[in-house]
Amino acid sequence: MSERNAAAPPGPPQGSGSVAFLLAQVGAHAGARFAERIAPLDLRPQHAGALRIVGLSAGLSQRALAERLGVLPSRLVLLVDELEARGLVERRDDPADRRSYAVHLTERGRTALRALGAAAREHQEDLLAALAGPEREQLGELLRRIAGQQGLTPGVHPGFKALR
Amino acid sequence: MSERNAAAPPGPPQGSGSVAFLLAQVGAHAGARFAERIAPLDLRPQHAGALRIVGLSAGLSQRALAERLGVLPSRLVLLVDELEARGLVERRDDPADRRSYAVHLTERGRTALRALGAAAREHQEDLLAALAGPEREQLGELLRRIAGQQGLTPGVHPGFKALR
DNA sequence: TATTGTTATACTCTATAACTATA
DNA sequence: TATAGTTATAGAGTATAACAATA
Repeated sequence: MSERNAAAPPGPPQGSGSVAFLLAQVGAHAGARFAERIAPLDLRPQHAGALRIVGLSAGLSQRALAERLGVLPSRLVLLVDELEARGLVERRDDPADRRSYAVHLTERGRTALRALGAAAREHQEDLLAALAGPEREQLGELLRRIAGQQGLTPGVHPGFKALR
Repeated sequence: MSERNAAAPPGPPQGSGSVAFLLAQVGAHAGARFAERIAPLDLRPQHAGALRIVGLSAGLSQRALAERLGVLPSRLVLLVDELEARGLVERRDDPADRRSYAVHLTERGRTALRALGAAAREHQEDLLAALAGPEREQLGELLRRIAGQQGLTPGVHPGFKALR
């Protein structure tokens, strides 16, 4: 089946055959498979992102966390609620400002973070099974160039806000 | 800032630095930017996908369309409703089976499809601005290999079902 | 009895904005 | 007056299942 519109002018392939479409397609697949992979841990990708930031920068306020993750403060409250309910993070009082909390990992949170790291490695191994080692590095290099030029923040998944 | 979990065993980078994460991140960005790009046409990516299939295979039933697009029949009804309200497709009676409709492009639908093709080309040009021509082909080749090995259907965006 | 298209319903996720307590 | 956190509400999108017409 041809992917090309009959009336299309010359140029790169369009529609389903275009590199841009492939990126969106494979990227969405990667995200969905990762979500499935960590579902047994009772976590979703947003939780994983929040846990990772808390692990890297212990004691951030919720507002700072929300900014780093690119989510609304009201959304972050729920995320932290869910992580706290699972015993993975704790809110500690900030003695310097009684309005704000400092979010820290618990011991179980550190364990969960290690499990997430293992899941991420397995996920990548499965996702890139078609590529040899040097090809994976090459792909990473091309993607990093795109991400940089497009102004994407390292480590921040943009979510799906504008798709609706 | 290190991306690596301190306790992680040797292997590929994880978390925000991994190729799998980059794929999900750049892919989501690509999808969001395409959605913005076609918003002035009063269309969303799902509409574009449906229009493309109808353009390639005129006269499909709604059920066949839903299967090709990987959406539920009840969802497809709304999509076709919206496309029909914009005058881009029409439901024609199927003389062979009075239960089903044959979905066809209108003249305005063909015009919209051409506009979508132009938008897709501009989108790709912007998205891949960091890469030279041969690098774009290389990226496409790597992505096609992944898509094929992962069993993705060409031209079908998997959506975001499993991310919730 | 099965199938096409449709509608009704409920559920999830997100966004907006209002509210409190502190600063 | 502004800010951190929270809560309430409403909106959009999706899925489930029930339904009417036809096969």
